[in-house]
Amino acid sequence: MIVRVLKYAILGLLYRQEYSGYDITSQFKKEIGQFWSAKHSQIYPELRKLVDEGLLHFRTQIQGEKLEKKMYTITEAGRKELLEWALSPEPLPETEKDAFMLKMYFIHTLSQEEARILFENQLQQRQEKLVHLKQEYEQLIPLFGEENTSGAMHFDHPHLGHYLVLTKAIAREQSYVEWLKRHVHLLL
Amino acid sequence: MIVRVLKYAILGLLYRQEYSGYDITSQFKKEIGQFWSAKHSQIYPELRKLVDEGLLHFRTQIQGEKLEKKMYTITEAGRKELLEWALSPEPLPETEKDAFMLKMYFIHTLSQEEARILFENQLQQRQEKLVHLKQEYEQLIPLFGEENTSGAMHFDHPHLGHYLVLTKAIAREQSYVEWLKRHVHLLL
DNA sequence: AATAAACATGTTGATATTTACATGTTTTAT
DNA sequence: ATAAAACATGTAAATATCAACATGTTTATT
Repeated sequence: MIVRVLKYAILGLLYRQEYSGYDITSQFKKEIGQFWSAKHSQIYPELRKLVDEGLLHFRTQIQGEKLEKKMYTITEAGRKELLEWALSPEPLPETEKDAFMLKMYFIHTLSQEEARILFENQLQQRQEKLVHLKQEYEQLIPLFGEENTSGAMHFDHPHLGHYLVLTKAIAREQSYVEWLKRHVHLLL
Repeated sequence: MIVRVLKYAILGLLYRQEYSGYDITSQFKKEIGQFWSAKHSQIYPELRKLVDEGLLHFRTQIQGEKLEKKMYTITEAGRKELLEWALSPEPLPETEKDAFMLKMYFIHTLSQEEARILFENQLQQRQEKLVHLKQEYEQLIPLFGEENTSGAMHFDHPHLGHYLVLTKAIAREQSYVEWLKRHVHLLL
């Protein structure tokens, strides 16, 4: 059950529009970067591989005077493989790596004060991230459509994917913050 | 900021007791496996490396008639490096990879029914996992000490690390299940 | 006009991780 | 007694990922 996820991440991004390698790199710095990302040094070789496999093709476009950029498009074969992957039930990962929780497992190596400082630092970082995510959400409400109006979120909404990853990222950080707050008393 | 997390995971496991490579592999299949793990093919070379670096040493023990196993112990240098890592504030990862959420970002590639099936499958798997984690927790209450008794959880409790990772794993799955339940109506 | 930031595409080397290959012993259940 | 499961340790090959190297263009700011 070997799954080249980056392959499908790229195919998925190209499902609706043409992108350059640079554009794909940029996309991974936006909302989907909460759940998948890759550096450009991994993306460019993968794009070449996908072209070789007949899942993508590209046209070279001139930006300005002479800057050549390659605009990639998904092929029919690419759409077919993307759909096959998207449809397949996603098994739960056995491990969701989290180095902070690894430190918590080894909390007995620290003094109570050292542990408290580490813990409160994580709480602050997670709270700040949560604030940013909520601000992003607030800014996107006009795009998503407010509740109880004709613009409310629904299956065919063009930004459903965006809405789902943003609400999920908020839920993840909210849960993290609540867990941290519920257990900080153990270190006081 | 290169951090060999497996190195510290192994040092941390050996902080309180001697383990063989096989034992370490087994530990990663238990509670800490929710947040960090590695295969034996990665562990054995890492153990050799840590011995070479003077952070571990081992003695060969005979199991039964002739089965040789290597029991590893952390050295003073190992403890020093472990503590240094454990103390250092843990930055948030930019990306917490989740292939299911990547599929959700590309939900527009599926029909509503296909999306619903995928979504409900994930909900079921997450619910089952949550039940298992809660059962584990219930079984461990005697070990943790029930609330409002002299055995309640506190900083010096010998199983605080275990308690923290288990409650965190439960919080993570609970949050996942709640998010799934809150959004399944979009696919009905 | 100069400069910084953003745009744009690659490669190389080092690590990290997984799957498969490879072998043998000990314990438990039938 | 036998077979299966668990114990035990390694290596090899492939893939995934990241940091650093390498180069050049275009756009926005000052």
